[in-house]
Amino acid sequence: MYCYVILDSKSRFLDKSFTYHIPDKIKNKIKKGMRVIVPFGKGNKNTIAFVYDIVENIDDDFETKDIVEIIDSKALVDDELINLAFFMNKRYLSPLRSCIRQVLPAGNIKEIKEYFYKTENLDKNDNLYHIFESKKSLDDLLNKYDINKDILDKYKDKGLIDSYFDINSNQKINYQIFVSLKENFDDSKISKNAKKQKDIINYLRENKEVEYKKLLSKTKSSKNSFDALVKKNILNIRKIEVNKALVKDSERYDKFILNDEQNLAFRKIMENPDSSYLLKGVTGSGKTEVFLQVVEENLKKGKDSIILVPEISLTPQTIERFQGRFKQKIAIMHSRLSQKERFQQWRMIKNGEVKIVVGARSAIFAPFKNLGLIIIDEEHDKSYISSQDPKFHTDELALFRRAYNKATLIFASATPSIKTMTKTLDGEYNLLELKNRVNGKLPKVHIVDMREELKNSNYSMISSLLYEKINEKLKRDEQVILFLNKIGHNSFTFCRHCGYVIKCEACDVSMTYHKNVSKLVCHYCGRTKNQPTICPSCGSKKIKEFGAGTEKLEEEIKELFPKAKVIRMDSMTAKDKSTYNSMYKNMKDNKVDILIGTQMIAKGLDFDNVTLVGIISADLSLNIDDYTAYETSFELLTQVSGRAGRADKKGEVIIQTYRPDNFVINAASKNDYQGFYNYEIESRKAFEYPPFVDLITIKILDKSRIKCMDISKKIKYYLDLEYEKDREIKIIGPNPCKISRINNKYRYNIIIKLKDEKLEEISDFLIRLKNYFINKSKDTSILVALNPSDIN
DNA sequence: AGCACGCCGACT
DNA sequence: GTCGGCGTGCTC
Repeated sequence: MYCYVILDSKSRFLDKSFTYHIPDKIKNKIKKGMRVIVPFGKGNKNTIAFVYDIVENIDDDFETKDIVEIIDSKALVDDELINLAFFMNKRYLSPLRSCIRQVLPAGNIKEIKEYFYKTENLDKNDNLYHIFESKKSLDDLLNKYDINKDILDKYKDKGLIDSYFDINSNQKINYQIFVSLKENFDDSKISKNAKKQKDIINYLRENKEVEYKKLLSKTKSSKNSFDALVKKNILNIRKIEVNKALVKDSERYDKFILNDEQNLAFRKIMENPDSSYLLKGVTGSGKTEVFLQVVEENLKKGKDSIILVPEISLTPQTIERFQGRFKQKIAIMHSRLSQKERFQQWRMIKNGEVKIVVGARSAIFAPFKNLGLIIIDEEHDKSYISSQDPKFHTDELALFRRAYNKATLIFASATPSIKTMTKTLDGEYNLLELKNRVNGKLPKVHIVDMREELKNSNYSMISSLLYEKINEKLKRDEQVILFLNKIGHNSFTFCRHCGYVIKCEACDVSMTYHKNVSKLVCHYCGRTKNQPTICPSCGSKKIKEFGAGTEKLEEEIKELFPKAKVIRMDSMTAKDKSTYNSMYKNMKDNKVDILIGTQMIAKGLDFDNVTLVGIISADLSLNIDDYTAYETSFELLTQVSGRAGRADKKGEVIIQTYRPDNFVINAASKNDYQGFYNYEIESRKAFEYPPFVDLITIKILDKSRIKCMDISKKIKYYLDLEYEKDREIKIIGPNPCKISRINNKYRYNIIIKLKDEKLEEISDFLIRLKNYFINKSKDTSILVALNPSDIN
């Protein structure tokens, strides 16, 4: 017998399957999903590996080594999730290890320990009773108590003891490593040839303390030279912990009686739970109550539920409702939990201690054994497409798990994505509609032509109508939300004399002025610069900011409405969860009159007292050069508008635009989803974009532009060789990415358009091609994605 | 990533 | 010669 394993190693060169022989004595103990120790490399170093498959025979011609031993006595993950990992590997062309990692419990796989404890079957007179009275880790049992694995297995088989997984409570979280020189170091031992080591020392002399990765890249040196210096006792190393998070209790949330529409949707789902649904409901139509009742039914059947929300920012209020309703423990899964916390949530789910998980896209991997329901709320949201490896689409994984478990799958949105709507019209999902708001009123929408404002000499960001309306609402003590899709003070700084634009030194983008830190900031790499007073190119003093962001808007508003309490919510001000939560609470408690925000506030925030929403510039997202620009804009405008008038007060929306005739803006203002869909689907068809074709993007990144271009051309050459004659496959590029350089790495892309039945054929070829180039050129990154949310 | 191999310049 | 640095290639 042989098994296929993935090594626990970070190197991308080892990101592939290895085959080991299973010695007879562990043959009947080893299972898929367990960790094992294997001899690896020339020194046969003992390495942790994950078994993803077991086979009787292999026909490969390489020699196989024997597995040393099994680490776990039961599988960390079951077949469903292992299969899901391979599904991702194949479909999204993502590195195999990243796919396996995704379905494994979070955190360092080495830190996961198996703990043994007694069951009620263990007799008090058993001579091992005292040992298992309290839980013991496998390590301790083997080393301190001198109990061998055979005894453990025997006891376990008889049901006298059981085990579970945990990680060390003193487990270390993420570290950033800072390096400096020791005070009285002795550099006499450094040979004259060690140029790199001297570079490092000199760099540290100038910069005192430097972050490890930065140090290596700045001095262009390798880990080799660094390690040599550590050995010679020259460097000080300081580690700093990053990130933290928490979970809390919530108030009772009582059950509502469903209205007719809600009830119809609910009944249809319950009639046929083994299928998929699209619940299309206008904002404020009470989708959440339908979810809650479906989950309740699912709980009655003893089944588990996964509820997905687009952003971490939405989890607190969703959790509040589910916890408030069901009065039971609910697991949370999202990216801002620490490794330890994530592991604890994973363990609760795995051990069956919870039946409900609420979370962002990664919660789709919740290791439930009896999954009965998956809900994807705000289904259209881009965050359901992962932009890191594995670059999965949550809807596709949900379909996979739904089919495997014969579960119910519900997509929900006021503005379904083109993809989901098309599948619904094709009959793949059943359509359920909630056409009316619970309180019966949709907001009234006004479109303001900003060109007219300019003609009337109003140069501010606020039109006269918006100004009037804000005043009116403030007088009535109602709340206002202003939406602007751009953070910072200004979009860029440029010279009125020569046209010079301040750009980031490491990226091909202009820098944004942030007044609170009075610096220019690059939103791609985080570098900052002082705002110059004279133009670095021509020396003119006419260098100034241009365009406006949320920070500038906040200033204008404070000037226009000095008495109003204003807060600004964007990725700069609401960086961590606690500030976000306090802003949310202040808004809810009516301590804020005007909320200014970006994308962040478009998603499902419900404030009963908000009666006016102002969209400062509806055009911004329309101009993005991406085939999804119209779809995203329509969603955004509709969602933001939906923030107005959620309770019994009537809401109003003001959309400011320079393009009042634009189709998307008009459709959004009339809440005309169908009109929008019909228009957009035609254009996707005409220009051959998803859902009519699949796009595979290949991004090539390298510090040298020449090398980047060279490798890109070679990849294109091989692709052409294979597919040039195939009329179902189009290969575009290589072209420089729209942002042609980020963090000093040049970026090229190749885009492949293909009919989806060709995907399988091309993906095998692409994986081989990618591996070939990765092994050939170590400093080049090659990133492949299927239908990414951002093709640039 | 970790390790061996082999090339190269600098020093005995 | 010979030693250490450093680039390259391989790992079931």
